[in-house]
Amino acid sequence: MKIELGKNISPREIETRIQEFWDSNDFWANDVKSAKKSFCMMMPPPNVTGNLHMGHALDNVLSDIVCRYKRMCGYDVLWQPGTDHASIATQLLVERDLSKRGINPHSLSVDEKLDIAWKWKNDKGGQIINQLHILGVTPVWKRERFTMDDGLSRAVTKLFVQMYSEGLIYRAKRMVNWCPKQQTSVSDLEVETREEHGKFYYFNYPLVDGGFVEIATTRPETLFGDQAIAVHPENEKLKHLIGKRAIIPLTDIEIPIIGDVHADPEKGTGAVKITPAHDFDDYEVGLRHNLTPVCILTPTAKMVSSAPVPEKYWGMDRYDARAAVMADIEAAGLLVKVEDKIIPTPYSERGGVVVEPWLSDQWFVDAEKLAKPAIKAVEEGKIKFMPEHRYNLFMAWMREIRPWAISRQLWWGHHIPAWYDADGNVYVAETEEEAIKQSGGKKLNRDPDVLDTWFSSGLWPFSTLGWPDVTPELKKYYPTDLLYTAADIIFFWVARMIMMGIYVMGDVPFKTVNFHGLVRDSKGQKMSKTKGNGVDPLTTVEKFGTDALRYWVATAPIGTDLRYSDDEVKRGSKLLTKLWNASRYVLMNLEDFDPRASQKIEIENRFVEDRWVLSELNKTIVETRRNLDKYDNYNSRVAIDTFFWDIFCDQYLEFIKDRFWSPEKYSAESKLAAQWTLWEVLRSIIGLYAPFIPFITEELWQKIYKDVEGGETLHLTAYPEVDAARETDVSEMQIALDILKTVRGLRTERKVGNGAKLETLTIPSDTPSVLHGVIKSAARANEIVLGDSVDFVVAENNGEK
RNA sequence: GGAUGUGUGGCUCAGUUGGUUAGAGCACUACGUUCACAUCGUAGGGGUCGGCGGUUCGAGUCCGCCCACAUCCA
Repeated sequence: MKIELGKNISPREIETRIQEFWDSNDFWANDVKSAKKSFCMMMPPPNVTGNLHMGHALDNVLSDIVCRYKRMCGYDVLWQPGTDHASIATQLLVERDLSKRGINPHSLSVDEKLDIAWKWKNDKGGQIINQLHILGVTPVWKRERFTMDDGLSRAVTKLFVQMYSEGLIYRAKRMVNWCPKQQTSVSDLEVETREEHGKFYYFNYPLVDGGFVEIATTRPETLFGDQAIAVHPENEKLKHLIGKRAIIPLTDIEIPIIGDVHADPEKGTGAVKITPAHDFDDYEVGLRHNLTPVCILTPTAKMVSSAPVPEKYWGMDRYDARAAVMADIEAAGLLVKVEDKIIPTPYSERGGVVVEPWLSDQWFVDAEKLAKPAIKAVEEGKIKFMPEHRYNLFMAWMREIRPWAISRQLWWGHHIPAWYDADGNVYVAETEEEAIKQSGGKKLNRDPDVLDTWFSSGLWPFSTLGWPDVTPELKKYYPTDLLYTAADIIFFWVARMIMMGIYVMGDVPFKTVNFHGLVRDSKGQKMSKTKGNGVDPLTTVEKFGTDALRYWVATAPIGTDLRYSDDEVKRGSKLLTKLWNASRYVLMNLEDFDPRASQKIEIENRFVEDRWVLSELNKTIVETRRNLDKYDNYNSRVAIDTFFWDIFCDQYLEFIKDRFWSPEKYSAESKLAAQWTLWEVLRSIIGLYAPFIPFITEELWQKIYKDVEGGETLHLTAYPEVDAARETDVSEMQIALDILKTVRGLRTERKVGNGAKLETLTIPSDTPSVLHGVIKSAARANEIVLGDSVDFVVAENNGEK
């Protein structure tokens, strides 16, 4: 066969061409009717507004390696793609965009804003999907879903109603975290506590009976909402005050002094002000003592313009009010001291401002009830965590799980299927008609809130497969087999999927979850927009090609962070070049070879070096498959590299050169034996590498093997398998390897270039004669002489053949 | 403060159930370019495997304590 490969490769030229070929065919489609064993993965749905980043590259390339491998192993693979509406994140972007264009988002109706957001989604939502294509990944694109499309929205509504009817969702007035910027509640997980330098204020509350009680607080501006002063009932110094009354400074409001264990005698003065509407702990104290929560802040965290706040402070921002109140307390002679203090301060992750504890009517999921069976399932080992230590993290959180606040005062998301009548009675139903029916025909208003975005993404593993309909897909592919995702969404998403999956489907959503690490910059810093040290995967692809990027991703050991640098990706480029050149060389040696016509040389009749490389290939296949089967991309890739580079290129190709350059010294079959071996081994190398560097391997396969094997794509051929015929006794090869190592050492010692021909090479006389050819070839010797030890004489006419 | 993880040559990391001279890539040194590949090849230097103690015939690997760093939760 005469096939010529160019001397240089242009990865992007190959990749774009191959990508078009793949895109115009339906190679990766699942077949629900197939009798093949199934393998299913869910793509973590990227946000519709986002751009591809290295985290996506990690999720998707790691997933793709497994999917391609499984497909080549004969599985019916379904990799389910799609995007997430990302409620608050998207709303923020849309509103910011409106503001930039000079439109005040608050001046628009909800419907107008929804129109704009849907348009935004349709424009930008496809962008990230297009970018994913560039990674050469193979989800079943035609099954792409969106968390707010009709089917998935129906799943959300149906499940909400079901959970409500079973008491797993309820509405209650509770303290929640309130983001004053977005004016919505956020869940505990969306709050990030930062340690900040702040002040601890000590000041006096006058007692009705005369005298003072000194308290300490970090939030003096909430004093107008105080309902009591608390001291510990066993506080020897202060317990005599219990039952007396104090006056809130700057007002004439009287409040009681109560005994409560919340007042730690060791902290501050031992006496604390109790403001049930503005502090989680105080709210609990208030419940114990029948105090009324009095809210003195507006939803935007300004002082309310009504009693009990004195008129002077009306409308002030919370921090301005703090300064004003403290100034006035000092003027009133009540200030004792101000200390510097490190204060853990809760920030809204999305809004970037300090959240307020906020008493409001919200919808909650009774997470504790959902967590119990989830904990049990995980304890029973129904889900394997990779790396294993994530199990502990998961369990610790699940065992202390708190109610999940799911309502958001936003407009972009799934609207809560609840309606209210004029008296405030609630009706939860899948449709308004149903709700009206429930109410007995009353006029109803819909709850304006939407659901936490994770509520819908928690259903992803079964809603995308058709739930609530009982589809063949759901039956065949659920539970899914594997999920690759980032560790930072273990609670947000992974835990919710597990709870929802078990509740809805009665089974775990995936059998294995593999948490990859973060991509860091070359110095080990987290990539972030604010630092500006992020690397755009598309830029890397432009520079080095997708295969090189993928090869780098496959260097990620399980669960550890991965540092990015161009130099690391260059390793991939080198591998591609090496693979290309090795293939080119093999083809040069196959010019007079035709696998369909040439005489077959059975393995037992081949040379020892042929049988040796085949036996090494077998070992490599075992090692590669063993590691891929446990989703260890790193070690499988290393196994292939070692075989390809160190054994095939560095040794085997040298071993057989003589058989091609000096055929007159060998039997007629010797060259043919080497050709068959080259033909078979190169094919295996291409196959082994296929899931990792799919483009170049496809290109090579199409050029070299397609016509002989038939079929359309390498990626639907069988993954290389161990062949028992390759297991022959090749133990004597070690002797040749040792002698050649000695020769190379002598070359260096005597400053003889390793390309220089040797006139004679002396080797130990007990060297098996079957090895003489290999040694002569790899050592580039003209003649072998038997002697006591290894020695050589350099050829005189070197360099002028 | 609690939990988890990490600490192996200059750098980034492998090292499966404890078992011979601890590996790889990058970087470095020397040599090498007429016969696949200089985005290369060959040879080489470089590590008391964070510290201390323990178990064992034998510890990078198991146990205890300590130190440093990271992440998560308070």
